[in-house]
Amino acid sequence: MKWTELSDNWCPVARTLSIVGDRWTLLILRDCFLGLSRFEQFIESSGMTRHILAERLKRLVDAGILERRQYSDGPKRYDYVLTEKGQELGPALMTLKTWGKKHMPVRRPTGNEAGA
Amino acid sequence: MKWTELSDNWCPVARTLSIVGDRWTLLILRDCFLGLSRFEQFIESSGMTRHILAERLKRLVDAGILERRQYSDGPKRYDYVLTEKGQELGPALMTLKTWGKKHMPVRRPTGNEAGA
DNA sequence: CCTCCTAAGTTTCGTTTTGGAACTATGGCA
DNA sequence: TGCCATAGTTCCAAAACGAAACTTAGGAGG
Repeated sequence: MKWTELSDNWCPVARTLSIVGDRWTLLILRDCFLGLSRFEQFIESSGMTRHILAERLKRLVDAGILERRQYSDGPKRYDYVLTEKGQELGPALMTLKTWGKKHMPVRRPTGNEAGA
Repeated sequence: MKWTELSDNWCPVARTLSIVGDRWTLLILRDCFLGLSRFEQFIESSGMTRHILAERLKRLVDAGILERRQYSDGPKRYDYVLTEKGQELGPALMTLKTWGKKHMPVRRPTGNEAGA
């Protein structure tokens, strides 16, 4: 069975994961909750490649989780902000954060403390 | 940056995702919370391939989230149960379920209602 | 005018992961 | 002696990923 077929699964967890359950999407959303909104910011903060970021952003916009917003009219530039629907994923990120703090101690720091 | 390097990220969300943030792992855990524990059960319930399931189970055991337990001594057979650490991912699954019920309606059923 | 700069992507190409299906191992049971 | 169940492993083609270069659209400075 292919991953994408999960979007119509009987289980709501599976349906949710069909959108946010890949390797980078939740990290983009974390960045949004930290106040980031621009392409280059996501790149720097998360460490993912432009290639993948572009594809994920498209998917999140299609899913109604992010909104693509023009923020400059000189050279047309766009950024991404959470919709209401996206905001409601906040609790999920909080549970992952709580679990991580308790069960995944840092072994060697990545020197990105100021990454937000 | 490679996915696996996230295990030492400064952000606890990223560290958590370095274990459970791939395409099938959280679905295995959902099944565990539903009471499933055997290889063939996971296969049937989730629809993933044996190949991937075997690899994910190994990773979850290494991470201390599942425990591999011998349940038969005739032909030696093993199943998998949540550890304390694994149990504590329950709240995360609940938030994903809640979000999915609200924001991801089923369009065409997969006929797996009895899957649990 | 010419060149360099920023910022959001897109393209290309080699590597890794995934999906599907067949195969293996171990012992029970008829 | 076959046949069955169950937990994996192996093989290979297809898809996704990662790194890095390239594109597009205007701004700023000389």
